[in-house]
Amino acid sequence: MRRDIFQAIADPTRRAIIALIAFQAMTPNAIAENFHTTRQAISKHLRILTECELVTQEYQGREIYYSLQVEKMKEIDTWISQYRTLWQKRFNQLDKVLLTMKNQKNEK
Amino acid sequence: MRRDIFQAIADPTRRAIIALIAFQAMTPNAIAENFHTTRQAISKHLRILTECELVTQEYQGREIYYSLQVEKMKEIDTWISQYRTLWQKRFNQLDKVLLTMKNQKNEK
DNA sequence: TATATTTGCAACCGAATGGTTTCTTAATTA
DNA sequence: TAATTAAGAAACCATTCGGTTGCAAATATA
Repeated sequence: MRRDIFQAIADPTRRAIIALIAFQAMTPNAIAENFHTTRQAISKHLRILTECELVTQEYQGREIYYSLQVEKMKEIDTWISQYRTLWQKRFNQLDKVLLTMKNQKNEK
Repeated sequence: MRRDIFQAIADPTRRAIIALIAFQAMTPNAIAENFHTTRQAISKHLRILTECELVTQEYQGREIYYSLQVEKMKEIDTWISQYRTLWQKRFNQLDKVLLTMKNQKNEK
């Protein structure tokens, strides 16, 4: 069962979990309280997130605290950054067009 | 059939298609040549990408040129940027730790 | 006009997905 | 010690997914 980070963030519930534990570690029960699903379903999501190393576990007695591995999110950022230059370039081209139009106006 | 941009980029083949048409528009046939699947499979992927407005079609005779809608990619960038500040903050904290260690060393 | 090419669509198939219920294990707590 | 609580694992189920084959429509070409 290969886990991909892009597949992990594809599910809206998992993205919500990520947002939830981004600032403080939480137990599966505490996380599940925020959703209209069973704790077991959340547990499954957490397993997927753990498998692709997006979250880490910290055992504390019988409780397990899950926290976001922010560093792992960089992988998505790296991927999207390929295209960032593209839309910035497009923006610059638009900018140039506007500038040209402005100059043409001034020349009249 | 609701289409989500995060679900769209979850599939590796679709990410490859995105990379392929990022710089020049291409027809389904031309795109399919780069993969070990049938043209119909690629067509399905293109449909999904079109439905979530990640790609646009341009009809030219009987051919259809698909091109990436780079602007749409910003949505992912916006999402990831929430967490960018988090890992930058973490980096700064590490920076601070290193600085403190350096200072302690100097004080000895 | 007849044939070839490009494409999308529908039907089908096996595998994966997200969810549930039930059960077990381990740690608390009364 | 007995009961409770937190959590994961397994079995199951309906739905979706990614792929295939086969077909129809539209355009281009002989």
